[in-house]
Amino acid sequence: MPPTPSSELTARQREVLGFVRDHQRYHGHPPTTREIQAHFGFASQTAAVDHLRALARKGALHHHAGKARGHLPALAAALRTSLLEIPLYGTIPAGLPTAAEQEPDRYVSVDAASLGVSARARLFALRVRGDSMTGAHILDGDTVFLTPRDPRPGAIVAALIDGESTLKRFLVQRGRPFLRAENPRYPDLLPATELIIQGVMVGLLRQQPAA
Amino acid sequence: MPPTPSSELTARQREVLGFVRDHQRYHGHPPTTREIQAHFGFASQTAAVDHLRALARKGALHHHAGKARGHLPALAAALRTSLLEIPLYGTIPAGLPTAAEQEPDRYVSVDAASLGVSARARLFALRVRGDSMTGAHILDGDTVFLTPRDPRPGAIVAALIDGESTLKRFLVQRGRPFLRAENPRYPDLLPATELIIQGVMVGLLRQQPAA
DNA sequence: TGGCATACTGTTCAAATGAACAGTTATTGA
DNA sequence: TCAATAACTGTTCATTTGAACAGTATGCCA
Repeated sequence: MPPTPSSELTARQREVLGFVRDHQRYHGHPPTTREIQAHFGFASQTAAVDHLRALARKGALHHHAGKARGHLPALAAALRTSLLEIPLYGTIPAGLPTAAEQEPDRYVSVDAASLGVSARARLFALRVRGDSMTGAHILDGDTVFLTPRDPRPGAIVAALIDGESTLKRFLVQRGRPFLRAENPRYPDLLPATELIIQGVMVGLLRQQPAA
Repeated sequence: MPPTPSSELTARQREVLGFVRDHQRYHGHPPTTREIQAHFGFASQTAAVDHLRALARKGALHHHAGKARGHLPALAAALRTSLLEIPLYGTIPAGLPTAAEQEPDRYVSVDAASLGVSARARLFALRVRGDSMTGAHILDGDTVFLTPRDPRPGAIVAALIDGESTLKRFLVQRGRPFLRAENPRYPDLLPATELIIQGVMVGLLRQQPAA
């Protein structure tokens, strides 16, 4: 069941579908039949209606009869439940996960399916600094996604130490939790007082530097 | 300039804004004034209109006068130019970047800013198999994002070899291009006939396996 | 105390929009 | 060669929807 059965569509229908998608993307809502008509220079609005009908019949669009702008791209419909806007906190996310007061630097948009999390997952993102986790293939500059929950041993977590958050592997030895960097040049961190786990890593996004 | 000046909004206005956003997210288009009215149980449609007017005045919404569903969340308006829907091709993307005929497995949604690419960038995604690029911190199961363009030496590229695409580092020695795995267990690849570069890697997305 | 913003009710009107009906022309497959 | 489909033109109508007008009540500020 492909999301867009474009192979079954005619060339003209693909054009119309493309316009509907682009309009949806750019304007935030689908076009009206008359906007489609104007874009393609149809003398009749019915030409647009015919195309929409064909596209809906072939499953490329979802149609809400009688409603204004009722033709939605099937792709957008599939996405609509799953797009996450993940707040990216900067370099000083003190007391982050509970205190929602902290203003995020900006938001990262990723769909839930691609991250393998629920559409209702509450994630936050941190920018990685330093090379302490290169052994786990997490690099300086990477954006890591985390969810606030209790970690299992072996999970990579963001933890609050001395008012600053660091990304480390969470381990337990003889009942005592500690943090380990994935880089032999860094020592293990034994919690002096208490260990505040902000979140468990669920994924990462990297910008590949230009060669 | 925060994307949503929610601090200036009243509690009720935040509620209405939240409904507009949720509706936009879930349905793919903004609600009508009457849908807002119904949701909040207003006896009058004007109550919704008043709220929209206030929200538009405070910059939380963009308003397109006279048009159906003309009230768009300002945040969505900011996002609308930047969300990329990147087709993810499976394990056999033969002849991919030019032939748009190939059906993508599905789409990955990421905003352009987080990937550091233009909003008009045409990207595609591939799933990484194998451990040949672990030296570049690219793991089995990672999703890599690529753009079709000529590579500079040192770039990581998807190249077509024997009808199958592989991810390797593109290098040039004495005027001759070749591909190198980032794993000492793999040999360099010298192109027997010709080297078809499908795309240059611009980023990656990883699902962190549960510990 | 007056003025202003918020948060509404109730009603009416006009524009935006979807949808139907009746055709035409060309292409394709049985 | 008939039937079906695609891709349109031209017209009309009904519904959806935005928008305006005239109010009411409350709280806040100066």
